[in-house]
Amino acid sequence: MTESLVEASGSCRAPEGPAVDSRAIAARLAALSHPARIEILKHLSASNSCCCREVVDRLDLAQSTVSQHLKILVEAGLVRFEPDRQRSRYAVDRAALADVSASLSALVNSCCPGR
Amino acid sequence: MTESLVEASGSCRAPEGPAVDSRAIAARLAALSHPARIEILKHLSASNSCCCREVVDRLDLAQSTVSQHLKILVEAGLVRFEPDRQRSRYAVDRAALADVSASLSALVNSCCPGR
DNA sequence: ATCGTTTATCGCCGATGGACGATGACCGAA
DNA sequence: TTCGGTCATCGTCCATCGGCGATAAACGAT
Repeated sequence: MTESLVEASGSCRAPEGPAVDSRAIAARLAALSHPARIEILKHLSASNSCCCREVVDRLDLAQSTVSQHLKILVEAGLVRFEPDRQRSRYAVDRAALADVSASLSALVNSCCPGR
Repeated sequence: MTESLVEASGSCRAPEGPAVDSRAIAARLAALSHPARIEILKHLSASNSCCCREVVDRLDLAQSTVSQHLKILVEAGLVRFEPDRQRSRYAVDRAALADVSASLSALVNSCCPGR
């Protein structure tokens, strides 16, 4: 859980071998496979504030729960974290998000080789 | 778990409202968020046989475990099932898979509105 | 009818996930 | 300093996941 995402990014292998790296993809999709975290991503991307409290207000989950979800998103590399005074600023890492989407697209395409 | 996927498919809402339907996306991504299931998808798409046994041979997991994963993929709508004699034919539903990918892309795009 | 193969399902169990409240740290304001 | 607000972490609880072996059903072949 500590070194999950630092490997597969630009590995353009031939369709042989480990190809898409199932574990890396699965790990990042797991971070996205919870409704609350999807909601959090949407709120983060729609707002500029992005502190934990604001997300708590909109989501009616306990503060500790939201903090936990944010931590998961940060550890997955999808959200960046920056301490700001007593706040915590969270911001969507759009590049990382795009990368996950691209990875999934690559997987789907590898499942539809000829056509 | 029985009625998870029959709702969100072509809902092209405006960027207001429930937009992307977090629950539906999360549910389908959850089906993809396991290395074994990614592997299974790749094997299914690369082969024509697609019976449970064949997957078991390549994956060194118990037959019951593979059957369970296949069930999850079928229930998520990503794999189609067709009983054939005493076999079970499994095939990737490429359209559904593409749809998931598109949904994720839509989510990512909704996180990058202006640029 | 009997055997072998394939498959789905059923417990069972350990591990993980997700939720919460409580707590303590940190910081700004009064 | 003291108070109020924000946040991360800890511990607990319960549900679900993921793995397995065992079993039974279905079917082809002998």
